[in-house]
Amino acid sequence: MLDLKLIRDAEAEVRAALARRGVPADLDAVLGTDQRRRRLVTEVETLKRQRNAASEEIGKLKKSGEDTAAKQAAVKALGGQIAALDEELQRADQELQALLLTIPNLPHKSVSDGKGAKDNLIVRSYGQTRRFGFKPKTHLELVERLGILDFERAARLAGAGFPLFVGLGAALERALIQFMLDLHVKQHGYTEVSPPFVVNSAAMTGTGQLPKMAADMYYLAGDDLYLIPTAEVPVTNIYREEIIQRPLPIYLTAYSPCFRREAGAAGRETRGLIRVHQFDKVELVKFVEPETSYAELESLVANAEDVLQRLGLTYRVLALCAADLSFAAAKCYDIELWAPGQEAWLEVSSCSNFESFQARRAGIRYRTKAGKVDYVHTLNGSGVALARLMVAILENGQTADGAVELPEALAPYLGGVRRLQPDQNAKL
RNA sequence: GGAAGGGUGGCUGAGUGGCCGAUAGCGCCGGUCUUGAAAACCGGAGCGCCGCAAGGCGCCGGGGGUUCGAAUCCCUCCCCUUCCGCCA
Repeated sequence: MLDLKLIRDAEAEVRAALARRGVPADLDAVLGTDQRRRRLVTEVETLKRQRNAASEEIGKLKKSGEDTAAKQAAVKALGGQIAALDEELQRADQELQALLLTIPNLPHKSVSDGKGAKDNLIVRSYGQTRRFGFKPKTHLELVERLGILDFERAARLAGAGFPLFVGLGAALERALIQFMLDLHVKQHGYTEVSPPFVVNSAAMTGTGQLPKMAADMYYLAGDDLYLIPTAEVPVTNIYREEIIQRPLPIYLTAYSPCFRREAGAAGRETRGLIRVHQFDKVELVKFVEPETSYAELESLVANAEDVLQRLGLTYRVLALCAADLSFAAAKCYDIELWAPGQEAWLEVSSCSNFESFQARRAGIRYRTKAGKVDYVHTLNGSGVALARLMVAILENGQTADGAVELPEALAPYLGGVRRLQPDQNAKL
């Protein structure tokens, strides 16, 4: 949510910044409703002031035993007016709030212009795109021969898009999670949390998934709860409606499964692990002081990159252009892994600075050194997402005979297993 | 799911219809003292909104009601604790 005062005081700048996103935002409605609301506030508060003064007087008169019936009747009439105005004010408040919730964040000045994903800038690359002496297989072909993933039986359970890992496939999934959590906790200074995987609508609104993304989320109607699309939601909302007392910055990391309906995405990349309804992810979340948030974004990206470097994978980092930024982000870097079987770059991390956008929605504040209360800046990034990470590991590590050499860094987490062999995995 | 008790400022905890935004203690900030710190003493300090300002309005889990007036009374929802039931 944008600062309403900023919209009022710097309307032209706000309009210009929003225009860079290339989507319309109804500032006129915001400003009009705001004006109406403020007029009502002034009006109703004048009346309330009168009522308070009169009530106090009645109290005093009663104490000295005087008759106050006439005065009471007059104040009661005032009360009626106040109630009517209050109702109108409440409506204006709700309207204004609803409007503000639909306005996206402003792109940071360092974010480039552009019309879409094609205009994102490659800011750096790591590793070489490996050349094979044979035609590299896709992860679909590999998992089939390795027997580490059972799509057919998985569909029986929940339909397409819900993977069922088997044997070393499941172990590899678990090893990756633990490897990443350990790295972030022991090397990067994050505190591990394990949050609820369902949240209420207030939490979803706080981080910006609601109201816009409602159709993309799994909703539990019986309990009015949502399955989380990312651990960002529960972890960021840990401090919802708080003035944080601990010193900033606060770094949290969490593993969680992520649930996404991917409404409207059917038919696109629906085979295999590239786009699924449920995947595992280790998430990084930061709560920081505003002055430091852009430096914190750089180190957040570095933390995510460290995962990939230690796994010996080839990746590139993109700085998203203004038009490709997600709703809540002011700046965002995507990290993409090279998948030789797909011959494609796969997004495995999205690291964003939301500035005070989420904090304002969620009411997450801190006390400045001067003792003032202000909104924190929140950041988060995947560190990293697993289904696609596994695709890259499989496709990059494959050998001519259909085996897969696993990254050395995972060996301690896999009981020393260094290689997946065709037709040797546990069977269902 | 059932029963009982409870949700007050960063924390603990008073307050049961009229200067209560709220007593007190701890913690916090500033000062005195000290080489420095601690202790002691003095002082300060909640959050939001409207307003150029003076000032005002609102907030005691959320919402609604009664009343001239509600932290205090009533209704409702949510949450926490304990006991019972069920159960990984």
